[in-house]
Amino acid sequence: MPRSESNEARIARIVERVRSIPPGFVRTYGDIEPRAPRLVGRVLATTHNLPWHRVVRADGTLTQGPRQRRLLVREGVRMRGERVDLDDARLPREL
DNA sequence: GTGATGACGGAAA
DNA sequence: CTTTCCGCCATCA
Repeated sequence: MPRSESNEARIARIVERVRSIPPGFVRTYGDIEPRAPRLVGRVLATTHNLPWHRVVRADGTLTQGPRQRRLLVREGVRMRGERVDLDDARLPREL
Protein backbone atom coordinates (compact mmCIF):
# COMPACT_ATOMS: atom_id res chain seq x y z
CA MET A 1 0.00 0.00 0.00
CA PRO A 2 1.40 3.41 -0.98
CA ARG A 3 1.49 6.18 1.56
CA SER A 4 -1.91 7.82 1.70
CA GLU A 5 -0.32 11.03 2.93
CA SER A 6 2.92 12.85 2.17
CA ASN A 7 5.58 13.13 4.84
CA GLU A 8 5.48 16.89 4.79
CA ALA A 9 1.76 16.97 5.42
CA ARG A 10 2.24 14.66 8.37
CA ILE A 11 5.06 16.78 9.79
CA ALA A 12 3.05 19.95 9.30
CA ARG A 13 0.16 18.43 11.20
CA ILE A 14 2.41 17.46 14.08
CA VAL A 15 3.90 20.95 14.29
CA GLU A 16 0.44 22.47 14.24
CA ARG A 17 -0.77 20.26 17.04
CA VAL A 18 2.22 21.10 19.21
CA ARG A 19 1.79 24.81 18.57
CA SER A 20 -1.86 24.66 19.57
CA ILE A 21 -1.14 23.52 23.13
CA PRO A 22 -1.97 26.45 25.43
CA PRO A 23 0.23 27.38 28.42
CA GLY A 24 -0.57 25.30 31.47
CA PHE A 25 -1.57 22.23 29.46
CA VAL A 26 0.18 19.26 27.87
CA ARG A 27 -0.37 16.58 25.26
CA THR A 28 1.28 13.19 24.96
CA TYR A 29 3.34 11.96 22.02
CA GLY A 30 0.71 9.36 21.34
CA ASP A 31 -2.13 11.86 21.33
CA ILE A 32 -0.33 13.96 18.76
CA GLU A 33 0.48 11.13 16.35
CA PRO A 34 -0.84 7.71 17.46
CA ARG A 35 0.85 5.74 14.68
CA ALA A 36 4.27 7.32 15.06
CA PRO A 37 5.03 8.84 18.47
CA ARG A 38 8.75 8.62 17.74
CA LEU A 39 8.28 10.84 14.75
CA VAL A 40 6.89 13.51 17.07
CA GLY A 41 10.11 13.32 19.06
CA ARG A 42 12.10 13.83 15.91
CA VAL A 43 10.06 16.89 14.99
CA LEU A 44 10.52 18.41 18.44
CA ALA A 45 14.26 17.84 18.24
CA THR A 46 14.66 19.34 14.77
CA THR A 47 12.07 22.11 14.71
CA HIS A 48 12.74 25.36 16.53
CA ASN A 49 10.24 27.78 18.05
CA LEU A 50 7.93 25.15 19.48
CA PRO A 51 6.53 24.75 23.01
CA TRP A 52 8.38 21.42 23.26
CA HIS A 53 8.08 21.28 27.05
CA ARG A 54 4.30 20.77 26.75
CA VAL A 55 4.75 17.34 25.19
CA VAL A 56 5.11 14.51 27.70
CA ARG A 57 5.05 10.72 27.73
CA ALA A 58 1.79 8.78 27.94
CA ASP A 59 2.30 8.11 31.65
CA GLY A 60 3.11 11.72 32.50
CA THR A 61 6.87 11.31 32.88
CA LEU A 62 9.13 13.89 31.26
CA THR A 63 11.54 13.31 28.39
CA GLN A 64 13.75 16.29 29.19
CA GLY A 65 14.14 16.04 32.91
CA PRO A 66 14.41 18.96 35.37
CA ARG A 67 14.63 21.56 32.65
CA GLN A 68 11.26 20.58 31.27
CA ARG A 69 9.77 20.25 34.71
CA ARG A 70 10.74 23.77 35.62
CA LEU A 71 9.06 25.24 32.55
CA LEU A 72 5.85 23.33 33.17
CA VAL A 73 5.64 24.24 36.84
CA ARG A 74 6.21 27.85 35.93
CA GLU A 75 3.11 27.67 33.71
CA GLY A 76 1.04 26.24 36.53
CA VAL A 77 0.91 22.61 35.46
CA ARG A 78 0.12 20.38 38.44
CA MET A 79 2.61 17.65 39.23
CA ARG A 80 2.31 14.33 41.03
CA GLY A 81 5.82 13.75 42.19
CA GLU A 82 8.08 13.75 39.15
CA ARG A 83 5.28 13.39 36.70
CA VAL A 84 2.62 15.59 35.21
CA ASP A 85 -0.89 15.19 36.58
CA LEU A 86 -2.48 14.19 33.30
CA ASP A 87 -6.00 14.17 34.71
CA ASP A 88 -5.55 17.87 35.25
CA ALA A 89 -3.39 19.11 32.38
CA ARG A 90 -3.88 16.72 29.49
CA LEU A 91 -5.78 18.10 26.52
CA PRO A 92 -8.24 15.94 24.57
CA ARG A 93 -6.96 14.50 21.31
CA GLU A 94 -7.76 16.43 18.17
CA LEU A 95 -10.11 14.77 15.72
C1' DG B 1 19.71 -2.63 -0.18
C1' DT B 2 20.19 -3.76 5.28
C1' DG B 3 20.41 -2.67 10.11
C1' DA B 4 20.59 0.58 14.05
C1' DT B 5 18.51 4.42 16.34
C1' DG B 6 15.32 7.67 18.68
C1' DA B 7 12.52 13.56 23.20
C1' DC B 8 7.42 6.59 22.29
C1' DG B 9 3.44 3.17 23.60
C1' DG B 10 1.51 -0.72 25.43
C1' DA B 11 1.28 -5.36 26.95
C1' DA B 12 3.34 -9.00 29.70
C1' DA B 13 5.90 -10.85 33.54
C1' DC C 1 6.45 -0.44 41.21
C1' DT C 2 10.27 -2.35 37.66
C1' DT C 3 12.14 -4.57 33.50
C1' DT C 4 11.72 -6.68 29.08
C1' DC C 5 10.04 -7.07 24.57
C1' DC C 6 7.92 -5.79 20.36
C1' DG C 7 5.44 -2.56 17.22
C1' DC C 8 5.74 1.87 15.13
C1' DC C 9 7.89 5.30 11.31
C1' DA C 10 11.42 8.30 9.31
C1' DT C 11 16.52 8.93 9.14
C1' DC C 12 21.10 7.77 8.72
C1' DA C 13 25.51 4.96 8.35
